[in-house]
Amino acid sequence: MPELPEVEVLCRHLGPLLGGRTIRHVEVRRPKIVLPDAPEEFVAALTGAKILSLARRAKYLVFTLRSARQREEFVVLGHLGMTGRMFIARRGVAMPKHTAVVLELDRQQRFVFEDTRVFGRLSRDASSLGLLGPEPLSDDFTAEAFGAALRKSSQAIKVKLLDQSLVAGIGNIYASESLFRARVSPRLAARRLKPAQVQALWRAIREVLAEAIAWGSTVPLNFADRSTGGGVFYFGQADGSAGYYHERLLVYDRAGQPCAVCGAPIRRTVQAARSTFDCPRCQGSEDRRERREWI
DNA sequence: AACGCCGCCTGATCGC
DNA sequence: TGCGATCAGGCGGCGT
Repeated sequence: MPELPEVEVLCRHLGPLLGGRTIRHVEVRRPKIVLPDAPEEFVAALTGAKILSLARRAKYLVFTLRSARQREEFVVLGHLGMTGRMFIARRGVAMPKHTAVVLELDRQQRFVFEDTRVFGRLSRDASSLGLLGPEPLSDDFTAEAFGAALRKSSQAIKVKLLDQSLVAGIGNIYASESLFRARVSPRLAARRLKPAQVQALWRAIREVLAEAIAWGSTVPLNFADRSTGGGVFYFGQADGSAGYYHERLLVYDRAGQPCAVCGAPIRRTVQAARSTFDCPRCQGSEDRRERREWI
């Protein structure tokens, strides 16, 4: 599941390859991906357009384009959803089964967006950006504002971290990882975090995300060629080779395995219909209510 | 207004 | 062996 770090790494890879390129031809194989545009509208808008730049906001990729005829700038928002992949491939190379959108470029290359579960988007509708909270790695994300927002919420902190209006870009994986690093129980009500816990969590979020980006930037891209069938480039979701990506996560998807800090078995619970992973010993002690249940 | 819950999707896995 | 049920989960939309 691509979250902020994976999208950031993807953006850094794709940006230099897409900047300045002209879109010669557009193929929409999955109309849902380009909603609310009808496929023909999307095709008409992008054909002949030049890609000016690529940026990331939260888990979104922001393509800034300049149209062929009107010479006006517009943006296309990309989201990988659960299973989306984006890469540059040579023309003639076989396309993945679930290819959703293809942008034919110059130099015999194409940009491919494939998405099995079709939760992703490549759309001219950029309204989603308006609802987003601060970028966690920017100066806009302050511990003070973070704490103030948490005090207003009775939701469990793990669930609250998934709220993109609080802080943008954290998904299910990094929510659990950040809470583990901060030694805060995922079930603690947001408003019950002590100031020291807010501070620890704020720091942990930034560290965990920054380290994931740094790590992702070092991943060799050679195995990408296999996943793109000999394509020129690889995308961002480093899940392609099993285990490779999961190795550095300390609690996510590690139910039953020993905690890296204390050795107690990591547990999996369900919050808001999503898996949560935590160490009952490292993260349980601050949650009085939970402790009482335990004893 | 904050919060809970559903629907969207398909492939992998599970139980019978 | 085969087949249906269940699970995974980001996010928009809707109801309370």
